[in-house]
Amino acid sequence: MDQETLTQGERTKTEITQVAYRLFLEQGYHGTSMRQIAQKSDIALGGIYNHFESKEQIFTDVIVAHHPYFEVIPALQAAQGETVEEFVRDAAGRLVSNMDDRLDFLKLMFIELVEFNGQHIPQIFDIFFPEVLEFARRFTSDRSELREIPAPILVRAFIGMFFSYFMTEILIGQYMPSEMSENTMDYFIDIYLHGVMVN
Amino acid sequence: MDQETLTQGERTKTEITQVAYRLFLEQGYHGTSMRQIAQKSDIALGGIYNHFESKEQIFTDVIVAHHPYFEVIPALQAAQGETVEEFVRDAAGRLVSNMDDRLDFLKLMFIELVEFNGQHIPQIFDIFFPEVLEFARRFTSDRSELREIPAPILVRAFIGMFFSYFMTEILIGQYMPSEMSENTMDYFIDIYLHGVMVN
DNA sequence: CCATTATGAACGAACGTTCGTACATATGAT
DNA sequence: ATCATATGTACGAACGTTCGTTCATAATGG
Repeated sequence: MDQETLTQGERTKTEITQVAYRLFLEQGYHGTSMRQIAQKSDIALGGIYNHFESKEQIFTDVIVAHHPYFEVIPALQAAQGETVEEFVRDAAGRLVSNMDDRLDFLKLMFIELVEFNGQHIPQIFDIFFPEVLEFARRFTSDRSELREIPAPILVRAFIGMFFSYFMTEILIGQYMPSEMSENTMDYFIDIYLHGVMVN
Repeated sequence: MDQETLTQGERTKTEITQVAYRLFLEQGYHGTSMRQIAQKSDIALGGIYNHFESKEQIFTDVIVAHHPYFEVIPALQAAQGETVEEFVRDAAGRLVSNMDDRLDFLKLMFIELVEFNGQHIPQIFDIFFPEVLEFARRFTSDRSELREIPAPILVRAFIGMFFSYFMTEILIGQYMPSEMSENTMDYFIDIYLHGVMVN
């Protein structure tokens, strides 16, 4: 996988994938043309087809193999902590770091849902689901600290914090005073752990 | 506004808007062609331009004037309850009813973000934001029951429950046993109010 | 030297939009 | 009431452009 050992073709393919990835994020799938991909990759239009069968296969490559769902997995795996509270805070901290990647992560999912109606989701979740289940198992292994809430709900609500955080960040982030966002995630975690009400 | 009093043109325009709305939801904006809209509206291709200046204006009409952000507003306005807990549960109950509409609501926002990079968002939020602020004011007016959490965070986290609920519903709903989703929202609200931890 | 990779012209299909035209309906004058 | 006129609405062929893809051919490199 060293830079030196790659063939010309492999380097070109990587370049195309990365260029396409950025263009898809900016314009969506149908909004991006093969000519744009070719131009930004410094390759002739026809040359792309030496490396990919079709435009859709580029997207599949981007969304399934290349990016960034799976960057989340190491963060889930690395999470640790003595108590549930420590564990949750640690996991959350790892997940919000490199926020840019996470926003892209979310946007890629939106593109998939909007333009392909979730048809790649099974392929992705085959890899993703076991990791989430393992995370859930570790998360909820010491039940004594947790209230009587089904484990899937706990995990969904945990994941939901990030959806809500990033989503509101995308939607209303530009309208909010910037210092507002500083420790929003800390508050979210706190609400998740202890709720909004006194006692 | 009576059915009888509408001109032919008004009826046609409404038909086009509704057809376009459904097609955009299914295929996204760039994935939907004017010919598809024409065909499903039982109108000639050129006839559309008697009612709309362009394809993009149809989308603007759909997303700004026609649908379904604003269906949420009455639910926010109607929310009531003596205690914070009652208020939250009542508001949540009103927001999750007619779930199909809400899923569409969310998907339209995704389409906007993916294919227009949020350029209609200001237009929408000019109407939407004051309603949310008013909701936040009523929500947090009795502070004694609430912990020391900034009001915007409280509202963001509240909204976030629905993002997370619908998002996980869209993404993994098909993989989960259906009885699973029954009272998920109740659990979410409970976590929001009291947290996941004992005590 | 032969497989790999790159080129860009070319293809047919599909795109959003415009156009000339025709029919229906409403308006206004007689 | 009748008829001339204006407006509203529908039609579908056609326009110019862009789309994804293919192909013959050339350059490159291991």
